[in-house]
Amino acid sequence: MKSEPDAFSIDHLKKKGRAPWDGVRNYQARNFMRDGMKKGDLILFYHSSVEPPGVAGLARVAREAYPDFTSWDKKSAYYDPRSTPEKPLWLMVDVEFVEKFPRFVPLDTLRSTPALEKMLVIKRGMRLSVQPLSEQEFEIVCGLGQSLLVGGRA
DNA sequence: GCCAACGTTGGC
DNA sequence: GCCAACGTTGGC
Repeated sequence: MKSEPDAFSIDHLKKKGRAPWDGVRNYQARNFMRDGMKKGDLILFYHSSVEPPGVAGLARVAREAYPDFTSWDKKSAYYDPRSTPEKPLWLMVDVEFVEKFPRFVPLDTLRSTPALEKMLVIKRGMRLSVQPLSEQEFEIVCGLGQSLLVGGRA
């Protein structure tokens, strides 16, 4: 999952412990949250629009997809008049903090790692804020980040 | 249902 | 700040 750290970073999540992933306003990304994310699933937390962009750590699905209440909040930047509490258009999941990687994994590193050549995030023009990846890719990225979950260090 | 215009994303 | 890539909108 991608976030601009100015708005919401892995450190923000660490401080809060758990947070709703609100503001997703793209159908494909919404559908990935709805169909592809189960409680307990691990998530790569990606920092975008910063130098360097890359994977900052791990989160976990704490609550499966449910209506994004910011979509009918007129005061929200994410307000969408087509969405109502009765007929919600947009969804979100709750995520909880797992860890900040001991070593930040820059996009450049993802690109130069042969086993990650099929990973969506390195594809040209890939702007989806929620993307699926394989277990193998996930584990390789965790290794690069020196995740505490890898190699029995936890 | 097509597609041009427009808005947004996000790496650079 | 630029701009390529992509998604959405709306006229026809």
